[in-house]
Amino acid sequence: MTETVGKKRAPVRTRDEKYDERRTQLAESALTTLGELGYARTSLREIAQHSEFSHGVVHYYFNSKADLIVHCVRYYKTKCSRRYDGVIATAATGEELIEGFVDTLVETLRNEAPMHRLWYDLRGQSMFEPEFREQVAIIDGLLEDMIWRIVTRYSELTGAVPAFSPGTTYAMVDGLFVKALLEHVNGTADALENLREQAFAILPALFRS
Amino acid sequence: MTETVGKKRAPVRTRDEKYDERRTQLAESALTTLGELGYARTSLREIAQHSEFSHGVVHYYFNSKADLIVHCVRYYKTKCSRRYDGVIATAATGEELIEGFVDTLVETLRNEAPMHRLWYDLRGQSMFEPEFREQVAIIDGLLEDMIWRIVTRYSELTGAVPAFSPGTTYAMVDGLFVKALLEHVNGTADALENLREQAFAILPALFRS
DNA sequence: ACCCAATCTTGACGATTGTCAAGGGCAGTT
DNA sequence: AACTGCCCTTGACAATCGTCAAGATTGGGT
Repeated sequence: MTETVGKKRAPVRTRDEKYDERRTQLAESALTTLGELGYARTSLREIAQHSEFSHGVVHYYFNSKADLIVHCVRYYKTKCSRRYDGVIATAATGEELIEGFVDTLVETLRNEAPMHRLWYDLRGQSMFEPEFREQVAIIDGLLEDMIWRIVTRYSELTGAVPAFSPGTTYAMVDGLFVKALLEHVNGTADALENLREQAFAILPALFRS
Repeated sequence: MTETVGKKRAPVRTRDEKYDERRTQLAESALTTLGELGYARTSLREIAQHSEFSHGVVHYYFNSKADLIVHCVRYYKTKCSRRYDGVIATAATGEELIEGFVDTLVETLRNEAPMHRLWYDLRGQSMFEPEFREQVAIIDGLLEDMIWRIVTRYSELTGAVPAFSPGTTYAMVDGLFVKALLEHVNGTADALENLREQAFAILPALFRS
């Protein structure tokens, strides 16, 4: 099916590619709706209504509602966790690395709070619904790896030695982020500054001098 | 059962007391059901079925489903956070305090995981449903205070000075607990030992020598 | 023993949901 | 031009839910 190449030279999008494009197109649309209402309170009809398709299409591209949210969150978090790679590659000093990391962290909290609360919603539901657990573990691993790349890069730049395991380090930073997210969603004005301050306060403590 | 002592004297339970008793009786029953299925997937009928009453009673004692879960979680978490008071009062040394704290933390994870995931469920939903936020903030304050009582007590016993603010400290410990809860619910065998190790590793870092 | 208010049961309503199947329209191929 | 497979729409089904109201039941005060 893929070798239509003979006639049309290069069909810009093959069948599967078009299928995947629609999938992520739907996922991106669903992401905003899910991020606004949460998993339980968002219906597939609501998702379709905020897209340019009808509600049957969702089932054509995703096996179930559970499939949809998992795909959405994993899609976003993969993209999100890569956002720090630039900082890691560019930073020439430890301070610069930390600055860039905290900046990105604060900015994603400011601009994409709905996506993050959706992730924590999914992770929370995975504690009740076994169906979610495998994918949640994968996403969690994504984030843990991202944090650890920051930590090891900082170690390379400054010679400081990580004081805790990757899992412990991630858990602490994540706890901080959750707290900031709760405050920010709550309308607390200085949630962003707080996160910045707290991050700067914590990060040095993650290493042995 | 009440054996109305004498004539009036002291009616062992007044109207309101009896009302409150039934309320917490229902709350305790609902707590196990909610802890098993989560907020979204638990119906009031399911809750009533696991109690000795019919589903109408739930609405007689609670204004809404939201009222019910909030009352349940707050009831449990208040009780749970007081569980550390004994350790704080008894501990004669810093090591003893930490030992007792971590022991209690690990035990509650082992024995009451459903209650804890219900709390995180409620906290997560509060990011989508403003109705929950006020009560969630109160419960969060309860826990932050509890952690801070441990920290200040440790400071008194050892002379070590807390390195972070109450909020930051609570956020880090909570992050650790969430991670352990996820692992434990997931069936990871060494989730409990991990929490113990990680807690012992972290706690000293919360103070300046 | 009687009465009244508190307590509890039962049944129903309106609304919503995930899921699926049947069918229409369109593109590319023969 | 006819056909075929893909994409999408529409409509429906079966189940479930929170909420409420009307009525039965109970128990304590008189």
